Amino acid sequence: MDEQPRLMHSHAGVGMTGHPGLPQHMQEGAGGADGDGRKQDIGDILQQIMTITDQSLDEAQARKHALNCHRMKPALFNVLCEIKEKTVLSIRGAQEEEPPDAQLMRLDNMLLAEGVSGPEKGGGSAAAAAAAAASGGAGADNSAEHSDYRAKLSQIRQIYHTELEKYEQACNEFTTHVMNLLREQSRTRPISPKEIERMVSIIHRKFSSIQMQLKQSTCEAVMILRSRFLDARRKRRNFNKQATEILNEYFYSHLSNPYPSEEAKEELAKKCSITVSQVSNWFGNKRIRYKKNIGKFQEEANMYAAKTAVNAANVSSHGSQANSPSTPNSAGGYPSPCYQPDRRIQ
DNA sequence: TTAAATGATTTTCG
DNA sequence: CGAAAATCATTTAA
Repeated sequence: MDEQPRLMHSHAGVGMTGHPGLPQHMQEGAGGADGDGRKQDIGDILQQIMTITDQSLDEAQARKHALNCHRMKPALFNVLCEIKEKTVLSIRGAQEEEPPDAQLMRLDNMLLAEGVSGPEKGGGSAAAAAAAAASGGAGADNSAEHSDYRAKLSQIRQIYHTELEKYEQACNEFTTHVMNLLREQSRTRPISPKEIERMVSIIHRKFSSIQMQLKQSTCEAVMILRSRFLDARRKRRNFNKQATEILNEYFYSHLSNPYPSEEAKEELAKKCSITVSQVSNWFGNKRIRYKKNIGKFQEEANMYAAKTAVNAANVSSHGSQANSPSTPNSAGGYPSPCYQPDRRIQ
């Protein structure tokens, strides 16, 4: 047991001054005391240890092999393994449990919803689909923005995927490397498969925490993109003249009950090249604003009433009677269908 | 530059 | 949930 300090010493000596210093050291330390033979032994052993560093890898390998072939090896190794098994079992309890990690799930869900991690291309997010629908007919105006948005999004997606793949690959490489190493070592060192498994899971955890950072920053990027582009919905554009005409026509011709059914909304949306929810918005705004100041809308009401009347006349009589339809607009003295302000809108 | 108009969003209510 | 009401943010007309 008393070799220990000397071993340390010699190691330190080796580290600093190299082999040449060793013999003197030995002699000095083992100077003038009891069993000379024993000291000699120790000296030999140390000598051997020191020379190992000079040996080639082949020699080391051979030595290892020799060790492996030692007749006591299997028995000792089994004992070691047994002991190890017992101690490892006691350690085991603390670890293991793997929480699904709410944060990671949140990030995953968001990436999926944003169409970053989901299936390639296709419709992308629901928002994008809705936007596409909105700009489907006459949407040359905002489709530029959307293509820009989508380009940026796919850029993010591409970066995300390549990075993810890189991580995946690195993780696999590292894992196999470690596993090979452990397997190799398990011949000279008791390593249970469970231990390897644990090591692998540790590695995976590490890598997935790195992946989480990637996901986090991707989410942030998408959020920024959203706030810059999608939130520009708020940067609205007025509906075109034709669309407002159609909407107003419907509104004033159903003034007693200006609540278009779902089907009616869909039809209006199609006619106006806007979405159903935009139709709903429009009617919501119109109803409240009409109710709030009926006087202000009187003229408009008259105008549209006249218009629909004329249209009806046109359709029914097929233009055979009078040629007046060409002047519907001034709307001054047309038989205004006296709007009872408080019909249905409370 | 300002006020009105207007589409969208948020909050409240049945 | 859908509509009313309040509010926001932008566009347009003055």
